[in-house]
Amino acid sequence: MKRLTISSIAELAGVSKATVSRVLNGYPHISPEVREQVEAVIKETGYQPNQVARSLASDRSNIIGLVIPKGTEAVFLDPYFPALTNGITQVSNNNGLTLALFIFHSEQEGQDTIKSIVNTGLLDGLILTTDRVTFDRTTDPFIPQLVERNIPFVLIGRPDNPSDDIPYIDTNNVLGGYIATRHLIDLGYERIATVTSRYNPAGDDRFAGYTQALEECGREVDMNLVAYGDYTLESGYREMKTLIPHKPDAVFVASDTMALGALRAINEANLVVPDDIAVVGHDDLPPAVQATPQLTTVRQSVEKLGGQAVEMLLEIINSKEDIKRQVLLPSKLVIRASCGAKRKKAT
Amino acid sequence: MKRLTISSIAELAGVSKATVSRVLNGYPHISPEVREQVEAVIKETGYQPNQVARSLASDRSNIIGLVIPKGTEAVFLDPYFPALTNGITQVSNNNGLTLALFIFHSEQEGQDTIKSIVNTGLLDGLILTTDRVTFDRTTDPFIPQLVERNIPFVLIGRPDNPSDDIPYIDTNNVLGGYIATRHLIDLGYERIATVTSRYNPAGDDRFAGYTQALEECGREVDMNLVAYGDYTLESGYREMKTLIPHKPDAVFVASDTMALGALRAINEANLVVPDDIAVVGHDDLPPAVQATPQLTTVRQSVEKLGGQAVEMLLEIINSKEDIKRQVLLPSKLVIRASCGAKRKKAT
DNA sequence: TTCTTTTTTGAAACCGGTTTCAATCATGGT
DNA sequence: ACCATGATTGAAACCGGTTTCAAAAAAGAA
Repeated sequence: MKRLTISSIAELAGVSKATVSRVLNGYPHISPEVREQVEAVIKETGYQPNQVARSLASDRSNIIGLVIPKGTEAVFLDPYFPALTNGITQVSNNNGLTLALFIFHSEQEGQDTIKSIVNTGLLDGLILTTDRVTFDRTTDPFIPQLVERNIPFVLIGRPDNPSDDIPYIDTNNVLGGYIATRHLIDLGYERIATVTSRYNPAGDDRFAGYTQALEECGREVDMNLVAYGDYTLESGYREMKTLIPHKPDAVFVASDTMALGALRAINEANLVVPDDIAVVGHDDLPPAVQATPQLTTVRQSVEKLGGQAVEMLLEIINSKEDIKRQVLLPSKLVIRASCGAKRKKAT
Repeated sequence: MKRLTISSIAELAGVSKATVSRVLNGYPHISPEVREQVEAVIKETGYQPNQVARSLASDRSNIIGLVIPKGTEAVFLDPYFPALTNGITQVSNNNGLTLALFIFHSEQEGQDTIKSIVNTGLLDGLILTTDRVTFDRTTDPFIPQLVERNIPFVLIGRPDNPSDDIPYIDTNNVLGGYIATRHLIDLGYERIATVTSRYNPAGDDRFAGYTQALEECGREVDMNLVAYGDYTLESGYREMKTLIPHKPDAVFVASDTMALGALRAINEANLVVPDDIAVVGHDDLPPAVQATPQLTTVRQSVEKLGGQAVEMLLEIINSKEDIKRQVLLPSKLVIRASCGAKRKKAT
């Protein structure tokens, strides 16, 4: 049984290829009888048009690429990327898009692959995730290339050097740091520390929110109470240990995974959460609930982030003009046990 | 600046399209001068052939699909899928393949998408991951369809009803259960329990290995010491709790994630690992090292599993005859603190 | 009724490659 | 010097769709 082509369908239906194509694409000016006839044949034979041929002719592949740099560790020590991917596939599927996944295991591999991706015209557009740990735009050659070649793309995560011509979507990390810290202030904590992350937009912004909350309340940032991790559990553990001697009574940790490490450090120092030190995390990914005590944390809907990125990308692909939007998604505080809010209320 | 095509290159090099195509594809009988000339033009212009056109003409897209069912939770509560994906992308990249990711969020979505994937001829082949929790081949319509339509595919994870015409690759789970249990026996434990998982090949096999080890040593399986979870941390916690009253002195937990739950249950019962109850896990994914005490566990290289799946698939795609191989990868025990081996040795 | 105007349809060009076929050219054998 | 053989190349067909263009048919206007 040879493969069905548009020609076979045309023959079976007694019309031309062109007409079948028109029916397939919902072209308006087709007589009802012909349309019915063609549709009947299609249904009967189970014909589905060849995507590749379609792409070639229409210059649209309906494939978008998801680029994840630094695949080795980061991708699965942190549930962030899986959650993101999940959101992206969901919306992609709904829009009839196929998602091509690019995880790079070395800088060089990334360069080469990206270059060919961009040139071979296989993809309609790209979603770029920024590295959570370090993202130095000056060393990142993709983006200028994409802009120059006019390839539709969307960044997930604010670039460290935002500008109008690069579209991105991110969680409002300043807000996140702010509401977390503000919550701790409102609960009456005095020495509020933070474990954040430096040299990357998310960490910087969360720290900015922390600073803002403190200053708004007339406090100063005590650099003894500020430590920098790299989003790993280990770094959370390590940095919390350096913080403890300075006697914080609360800490805002810029990721749940690091917060898990912090919890361990606090435990090992024979201190109790939240009685001795209150903890607020950021992300609200599954580990937040698995922790003991359960983490009060800032919820960012990572899946929604991914989904909206796809929608943005689609808009860019479909629009003739340059729409390059910058979007920040709000986050909100989820109160659980680790911040002591419930205990305080009880008192 | 209009896009470069093979015709422009041909013109610039003063040869025909056919010749350029031959140079591009490393066809042998080309005179050195012509080859050089064409290559020079290609390098100079930075020309890269259009993938889509290539696919259409050669009936090879160099795109393979990775299908992950049940995207919702499982995908990122367990580092298994991310690790697998990582291994798959690595080998794909090395072979110039693009990976298309399909995560299904509902049964229906899966049906529809698969159907069109298969029919539209976009993909050269498929890698199917089996659901870790339940995988009922009788309700799974993909595989028979794929076999019938002669689409190259490889299963990751033994199907629950293996047969010669379906190629798969899996960890040797029987072996894993065996060496874990055997290790506990050799350390002198008497009442060795297990938390495994039922109604799925991996769980069943690991349990079979457990059984085999015990029986080989003239012991019987005590069903009071057998519990069934679903690979979540919560289920490990819950099932371990039901096991503790039966006074096990050791337990083989069929996944690290469940083992983490088990550790928590043991802790809460004021028992100490490994002094009161020794624990051996399975998988050796990152959480095994993050646990306290660190988990003795069976190492299966999930990344290698993914990588080899790609290689198998490539072989199938490239070979004319039907090679449908079934591969089991060996696993080995990684001894850390939770089994008490070191303590025992010290004694 | 006749002359636009709009629908409806098919033929053919096109998207950018690969591959078949045949022609030309160089080489080796006798 | 002559013929068989193999190397090298280009023209043209082809992959399976979409889209342009023009013609035929139907509808509306005068």
